[in-house]
Amino acid sequence: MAVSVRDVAAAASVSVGTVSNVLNRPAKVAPGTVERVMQAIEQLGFVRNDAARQLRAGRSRSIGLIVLDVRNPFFTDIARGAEDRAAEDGMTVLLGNSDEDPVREGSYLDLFQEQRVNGVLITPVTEDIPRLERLRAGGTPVVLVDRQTDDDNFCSVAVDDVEGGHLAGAHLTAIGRRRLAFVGGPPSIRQVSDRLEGARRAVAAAPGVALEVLEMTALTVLEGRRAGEAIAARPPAERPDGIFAANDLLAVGLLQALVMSSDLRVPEDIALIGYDDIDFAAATVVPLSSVRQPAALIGYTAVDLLLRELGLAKDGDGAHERSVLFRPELVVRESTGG
Amino acid sequence: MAVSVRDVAAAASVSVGTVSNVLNRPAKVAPGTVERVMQAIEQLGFVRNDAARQLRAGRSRSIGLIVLDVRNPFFTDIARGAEDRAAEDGMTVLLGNSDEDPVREGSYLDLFQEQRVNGVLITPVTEDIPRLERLRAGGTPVVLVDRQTDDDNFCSVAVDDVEGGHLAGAHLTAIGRRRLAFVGGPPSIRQVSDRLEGARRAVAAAPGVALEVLEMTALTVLEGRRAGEAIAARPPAERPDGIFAANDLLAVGLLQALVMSSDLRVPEDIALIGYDDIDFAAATVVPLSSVRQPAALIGYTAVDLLLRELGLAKDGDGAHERSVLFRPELVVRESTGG
DNA sequence: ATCCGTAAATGAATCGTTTCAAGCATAGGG
DNA sequence: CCCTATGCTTGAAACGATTCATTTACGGAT
Repeated sequence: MAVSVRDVAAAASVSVGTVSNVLNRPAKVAPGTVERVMQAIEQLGFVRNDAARQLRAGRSRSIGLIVLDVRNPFFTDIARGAEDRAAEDGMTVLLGNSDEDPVREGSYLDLFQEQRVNGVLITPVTEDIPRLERLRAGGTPVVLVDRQTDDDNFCSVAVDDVEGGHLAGAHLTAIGRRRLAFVGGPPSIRQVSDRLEGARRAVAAAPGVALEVLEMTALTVLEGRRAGEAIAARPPAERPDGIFAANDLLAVGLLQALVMSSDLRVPEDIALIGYDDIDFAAATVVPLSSVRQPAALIGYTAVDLLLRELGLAKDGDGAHERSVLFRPELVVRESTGG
Repeated sequence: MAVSVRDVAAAASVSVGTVSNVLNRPAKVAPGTVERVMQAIEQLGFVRNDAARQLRAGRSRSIGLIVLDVRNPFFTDIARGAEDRAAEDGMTVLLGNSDEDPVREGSYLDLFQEQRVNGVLITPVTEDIPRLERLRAGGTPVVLVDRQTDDDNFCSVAVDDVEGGHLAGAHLTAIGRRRLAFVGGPPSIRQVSDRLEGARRAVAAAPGVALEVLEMTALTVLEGRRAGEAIAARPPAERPDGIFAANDLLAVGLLQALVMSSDLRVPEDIALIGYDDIDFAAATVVPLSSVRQPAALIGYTAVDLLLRELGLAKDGDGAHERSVLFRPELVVRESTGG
């Protein structure tokens, strides 16, 4: 387990420099020699030591990605897109899961820094930009994912969450709902507050519509179910007739709880709309209306921006966008009347 | 961006050895010195270079995990469990996604080898054990995940898939279904063939029951939908009355397609059962019966086995199990009559 | 016969951390 | 006053791949 270029060199009767050349610039080496070296590599079962490579190079060949929740298909889709783009340039994506916890987020940032990643893609838990600012100042580019920013120092790839929130809110009022509820997560998460802001604007534009806010501790199925149970337990008159969930996971949980309750029908009594349009949204008890975001494309674009920032992109030509903003799209299914 | 221990040493007026000791064995260094060094580190913004560390150590501090599909919640749950256990010993999990493609699987294995991971957890795409054998021979322990093996050389953590298949098959016959269909993926995937085998045994034990096999190209929602459309397109008499899907993703796709078809009801006309019992199974159009596997526990246990194999576990005491086999559990919901 | 250019191969230096044998005080025991 | 034990600190060597300034070899031009 300790076969080094040195051993390969000895076995092929060449110098270590030549072995390295065979590995990295085979064209610069005489065909016969390449052959001999390859044979030695094969025979000895030599495997490059990436640590040594990185040490010499000063940088790794990977990109760090920190998401809020790996269990949310929306984020795994982003990760897939990111991986695809990274692979095009022979890079690897290191996936970190902050679980909406600033401490975990911090330790992934530390880890990535120690690994000397080429850059960090992150959906931050909080507004703790200073930490990221330091990273960037230290020479590691940062791309904010699924999060807009006014800060010119950061690249970002996002979807307009205010517009998305507005789409959802306007849709609920358009189908005649008057007592709306927004079921969200911690407002420290920007996506949550932006979507709420959008919904507020839609409500403000529709006379006689009220908006109540239910603040949950996390954007998960479990929390959604809790919210749903709380709502189902209310006397009918106090229940909302339209619910906008901050993401599909919450919506799925809400749906489970609401459907369980015998005196409640979706969408007749309560219309429900989620956010992200994950694959499963189309397959729920009552197919779920949602606001679609191009997840894989977001990941793909984020890595693309990063590589351009590094000047490494295949077709890198210097100038490039610093921020990309996609637009969300309303997807209507039966949970809001189909 | 080039602050090294050397710079820190200079700033704190100590030797590099002392800086290293402060970092790794602070107890061996005089308190005053620790203080001074820490200050220098803080001031210079020093961050350890992991590549150099690894090079010296000969090994990394990570574990490779290769799963069949990151988009399947079952596997992200496994990953979560694995991460949790790894974190307990200060290790990191590198997540690779083979997408059921032997080529991708191979390149992740290469990557992990170059990174000198401490071990590899893998749910192999094929029966290409030789490749893994070589890895193991090279000193990298391998733990097969969600896959049994007779091979004494490998540790493994699995759930009895034959028993699981039998549970599903027996359940369908028990509720009176006679024309069963098994919707699976490529039979090269062991889980698929084992579950089918279990179903076959259940069918063999029930007189007058037929079992048809639909072989899809992948275990995804999309393929499930394709299968469902094909079945819905048949004349009613030729349709199965009970379907066992090799995993929940397929089942979700099947459900979408079947429900779409107006002359078909689930479970009345066709009962459907999936496998894995992912979170979403309880929230589908018709809540999905499934065979539950303890995903997070599988991941947790796999890393635990690996660490013991390495003799690194916190409470490592030498002897340990080489294989762990969990038992699957039948979860009945409305898609098979509730 | 001499010189030049090109192609191929060489091997010492380098990256940043950890380790470890050796050095240096200082304190305590005899 | 010497000797040893103890506690801290030192600095060179090592890990393995890559780089680059040199060297070597050889065919062709003069």
